[in-house]
Amino acid sequence: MAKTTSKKADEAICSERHAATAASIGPLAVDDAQRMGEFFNVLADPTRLRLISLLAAEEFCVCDLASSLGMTDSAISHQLRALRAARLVSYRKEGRQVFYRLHDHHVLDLYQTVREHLDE
Amino acid sequence: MAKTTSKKADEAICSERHAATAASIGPLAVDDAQRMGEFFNVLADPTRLRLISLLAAEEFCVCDLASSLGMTDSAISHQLRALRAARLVSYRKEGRQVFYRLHDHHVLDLYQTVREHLDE
DNA sequence: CAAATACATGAGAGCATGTTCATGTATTTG
DNA sequence: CAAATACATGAACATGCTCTCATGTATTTG
Repeated sequence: MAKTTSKKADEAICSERHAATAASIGPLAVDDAQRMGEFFNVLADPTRLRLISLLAAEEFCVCDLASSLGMTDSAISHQLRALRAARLVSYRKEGRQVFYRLHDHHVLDLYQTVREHLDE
Repeated sequence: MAKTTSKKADEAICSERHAATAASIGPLAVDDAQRMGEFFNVLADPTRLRLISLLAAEEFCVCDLASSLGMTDSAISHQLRALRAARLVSYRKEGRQVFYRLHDHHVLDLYQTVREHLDE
């Protein structure tokens, strides 16, 4: 470990010029980073991404989403809860079914950008 | 639990029409979903997002990144490893320092799209 | 009204992840 | 060459997450 001058965080010696610049611009605030991280985390799960890929085409009820993915209603319902909390999906009740759909275009934008990156 | 006709995954009864449609289009393959999920997961951490926010402006060495975020060299180095593995950053060696920079424009595209979403 | 259906949710098991600590490698300096 | 610097990495602990299981609620049906 770089046991240098300080305890708190290996205070830099290498190039304080850059450190100063960084300090003046400042990194993303911890709170904002936390919030943004939580959002990306919702997209960091295979099941939720597969749900999004289905909902990209049309709306579906929980039951069909579950059978399409070969998973239990319960597991899907839990994941839809996360997608709802992140405002990535909306829903509509019809009788005893609940139909889910993508909330806006942002999701697909992200989806597309990442596909590009992974296909390089 | 919805103990219905099947064991494997609560096979749908509600609307097999939709289920059939979903099956024909088909969700994102599990492998692809896994890979995409792993990528999003790299962006799901506050520290890595703060690193990206710093590198958005200019390149920095590990030491300065660490002191800017008030964290140890070690922690930052571990996180840079994850960013490297996801091909989100590139690096350049100069003497005993290693300068990191963003690899391409995709990262900032994602960053921007998510900010829009969170600011609504 | 009772049974069945469609979905939601709390608790817990099993697994993954970020940080710290200790150590290792490469480069520079005295 | 020896010491110091800048960074990388393995192990381990603490934390968080996804799924299963059990149960609860709302709506429809017989």
